[in-house]
Amino acid sequence: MLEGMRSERSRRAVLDATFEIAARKGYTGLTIEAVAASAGVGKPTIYRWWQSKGVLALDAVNDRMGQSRDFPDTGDIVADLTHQANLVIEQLRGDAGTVFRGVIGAAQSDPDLAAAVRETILAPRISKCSDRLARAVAAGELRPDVPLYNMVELLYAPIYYRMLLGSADLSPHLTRARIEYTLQGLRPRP
Amino acid sequence: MLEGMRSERSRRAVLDATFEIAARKGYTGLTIEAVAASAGVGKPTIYRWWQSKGVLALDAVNDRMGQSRDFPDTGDIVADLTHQANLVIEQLRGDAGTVFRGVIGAAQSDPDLAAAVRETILAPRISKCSDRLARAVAAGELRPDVPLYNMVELLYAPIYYRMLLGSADLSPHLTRARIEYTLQGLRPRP
Amino acid sequence: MLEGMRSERSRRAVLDATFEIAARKGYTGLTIEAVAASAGVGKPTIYRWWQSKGVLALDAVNDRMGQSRDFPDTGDIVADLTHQANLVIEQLRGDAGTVFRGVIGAAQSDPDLAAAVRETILAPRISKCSDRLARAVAAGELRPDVPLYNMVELLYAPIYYRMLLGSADLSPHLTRARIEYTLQGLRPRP
Amino acid sequence: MLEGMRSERSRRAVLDATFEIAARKGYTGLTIEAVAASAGVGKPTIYRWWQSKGVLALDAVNDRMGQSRDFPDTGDIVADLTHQANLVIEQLRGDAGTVFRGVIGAAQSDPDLAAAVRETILAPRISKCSDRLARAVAAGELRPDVPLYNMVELLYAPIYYRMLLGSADLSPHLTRARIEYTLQGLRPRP
DNA sequence: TAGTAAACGAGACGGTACGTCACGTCTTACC
DNA sequence: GGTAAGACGTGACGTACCGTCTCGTTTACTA
Repeated sequence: MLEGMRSERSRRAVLDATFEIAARKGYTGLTIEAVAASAGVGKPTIYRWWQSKGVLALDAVNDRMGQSRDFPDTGDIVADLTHQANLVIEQLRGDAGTVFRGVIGAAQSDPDLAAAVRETILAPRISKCSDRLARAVAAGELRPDVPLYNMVELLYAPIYYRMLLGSADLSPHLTRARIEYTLQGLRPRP
Repeated sequence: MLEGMRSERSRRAVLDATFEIAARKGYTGLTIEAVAASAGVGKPTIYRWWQSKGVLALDAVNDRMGQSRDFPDTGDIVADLTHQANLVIEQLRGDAGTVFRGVIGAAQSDPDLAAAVRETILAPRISKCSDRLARAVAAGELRPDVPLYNMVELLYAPIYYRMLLGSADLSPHLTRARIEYTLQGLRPRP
Repeated sequence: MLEGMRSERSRRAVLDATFEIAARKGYTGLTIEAVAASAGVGKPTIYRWWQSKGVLALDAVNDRMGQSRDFPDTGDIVADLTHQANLVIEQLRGDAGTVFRGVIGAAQSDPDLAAAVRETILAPRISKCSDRLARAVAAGELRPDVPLYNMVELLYAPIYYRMLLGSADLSPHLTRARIEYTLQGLRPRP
Repeated sequence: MLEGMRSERSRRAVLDATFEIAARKGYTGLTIEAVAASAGVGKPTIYRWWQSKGVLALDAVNDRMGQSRDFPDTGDIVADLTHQANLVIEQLRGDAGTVFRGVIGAAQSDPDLAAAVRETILAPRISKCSDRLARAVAAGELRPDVPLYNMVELLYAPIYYRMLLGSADLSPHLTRARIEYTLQGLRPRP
């Protein structure tokens, strides 16, 4: 997407319209036609740059959520993970989370979209988290025999479970306790 | 409303056709029209009994997955949970899991369907698991101060995370180790 | 339709409901389902006694319009025809005319219905008119060499033309003049 | 709205398919779906350009019947009217007449369609006929005190009556005699 | 007077067509 | 030369009625 000014203007309008419609009417109410109309853009222009409604919405989500941030490293692994987890929860509770849920939903029957979700959203964040956990392992705070990826999963899976299948809203309320339980199981054997 | 013989015949044909089409062509390829045609049933008959494609597919999934089973209780909580988790994983790897994934996907932008998923699929299974964990708490094997529902989440969230967001296929491979880590954090303080 | 009280009660309710619905919502808005619901009668009961929506509506029209009346014979053929024509026009301008128009419309692509219309509505009236014209012929007021049926047509066709194809409402306004012109052409050659 | 090449191709295919289906299966057997399928056109394309089945069929009729023709003027008013009436009868006896009957039938419960029938079919023909009659009045062949529109009605109403309500087929057999009777009543008083 | 067969109300059923929506492609006109 | 605009063929949507088919339930006649 290296095109000239015209293209860039369209790109912005399309992403903004996509996000706004998806947030307001839900992923189901998001249609290419509505985006085109709302963005003042022709449908073929959208199809030229985005393969499907799913990747379009994913692009809009990424556009809003921004890059994944580096983990803090205060030396306190529980505090650092809790802090970061709460940031994620906060983000998922907003409009971006709503749209993201829709994208994940669509990805359940669209492998290409699922791969794109993993690559553009999950992978960078998993990577950042792994880095921090690696330092904790090096510091002797966590067992060295559990693959980092599995640790990340244990920590984040409950958040996604709540978002995708939970009856109650996501809440940062018990994050710290949960992370403590989880890390308890990942500490080196005494 | 009495469901006479014809109704029951139709119901069976519709659920079977739904499951078969959803498994073969994916949730996206599942259409009411195709179900009606394949089941030899009129579309209005489907709409009469099922509110949406989502609840129809959910019904078909429930029809195939059957009732949730009681947990075994061998006295070994790790073994019992591992056994049951592997049964769940096995089920989710089959056609029922494929269709179920599609239903969960659709539920991301359909609150009614989400509620139905929780009520008909998750709640009974959570309840059975909670019962087993309660006995473990009573036996002093697990901390009494963590709500049972949270324990269940910690145990099952990674499975659903893998199914819905994971890059690799679900596999029962490391289930036991994972459950050991998790329970480690839930044991009573020494 | 020789059945007992039950049948007769249903017959009345069905004919009344049919007429009322057809008058209020137009022939297009008349459905067997609505008639059944409004008459408090099962659909099969209607299908048992009436072959189609068309003959049902025709029955309702006949029920309301009543039998054709004998022509007056004052000795003044112009006055008698004018009087009778105005009665017909009056009837066609009311609800019965509205429903009748719908029936005639349906009869355009339903030969059975067309035949029924001719037999139950037109034929008796044509017959009565022919009788009066026959007396006028016998009295030397009209040419004997024009078939009576053709005379009737010349007299009544303009009324039906107005009803079925006219832009203005039917009106008795110029009936007398029109009949005078018409009869002028049917008088014996001087 | 510009009708480009594709539009025109579709328009032709739709009108042809409409006429052909209506002629073969009757107005009742004419469905938008069948037209779309037979014309190789999408249903929305038909709904985009035609408001209803009725106006579509009317368009098809007009397409086949062509423009109304000017009346001949041989100086013999009876001959001219007879000639033209026979042309009309001939046209109404063909497929166009069959379809036209269906349209008129539908117009009985569709005021918009009725108006369209009058405007596109009847009005131009009435106008042409009126012109010829006006010349006959000017030539002293017909009474000047009868509105031309009423004269036209007297002349054509029997044809439409036969088509819409008659038991026998339309036939040009007695046209001349009928017109002579009718004009007899419209001649100037001696 | 009780028993029974019909006709009944109700309404689900397999269908057909409806008119609409959004899809993704393609063409035209403009800038 | 790329773009907005939007018509196109396609196909599924969810709805309205169709005419048929059980269902019990009256109800009026028969025994």
